[in-house]
Amino acid sequence: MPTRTRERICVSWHLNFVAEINNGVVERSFFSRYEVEPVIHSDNTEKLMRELEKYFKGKKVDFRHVPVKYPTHFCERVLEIVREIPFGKTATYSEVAVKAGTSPRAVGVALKMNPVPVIVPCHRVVSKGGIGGYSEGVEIKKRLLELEGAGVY
DNA sequence: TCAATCCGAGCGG
DNA sequence: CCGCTCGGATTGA
Repeated sequence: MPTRTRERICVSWHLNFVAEINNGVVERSFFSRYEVEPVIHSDNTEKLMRELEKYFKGKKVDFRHVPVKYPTHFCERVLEIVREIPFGKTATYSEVAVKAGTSPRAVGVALKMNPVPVIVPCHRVVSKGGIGGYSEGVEIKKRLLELEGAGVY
């Protein structure tokens, strides 16, 4: 494998899900109306793409083994907790806050900075009185929860 | 220092 | 039951 690899994955769903991988670390993911051609150089990336295809078909998939980039140390603390929320389950911002030893508001800040939605399942964090926000748009959040069979009030 | 955040509790209608 | 306010932790400018 070259010392520096830039890879890319694209999985079609309601929108296309695109993930960018640098040196084996998923650094960014997002939803896009446009389809892009995957660029795959490693077995791990190939495997991740197959897992994402499974996921978007509604199958239970665990992404905890996937190396991802965290923006700050605080975000890492929060997002590591979020990664432990199982497929199909949800947690509230305040529950995550207690585990991270911080406030619900700060959890929202950390989640907004999550560079890798879906792989770090920040859509599973909902507000106490409703669904809460989502950087990719609340509609996407609803669809993801629906896909996982999570009951959203 | 300060505004901006994917919140939540408390209070007054 | 609604809307408003405020405490609160964190980030980036």
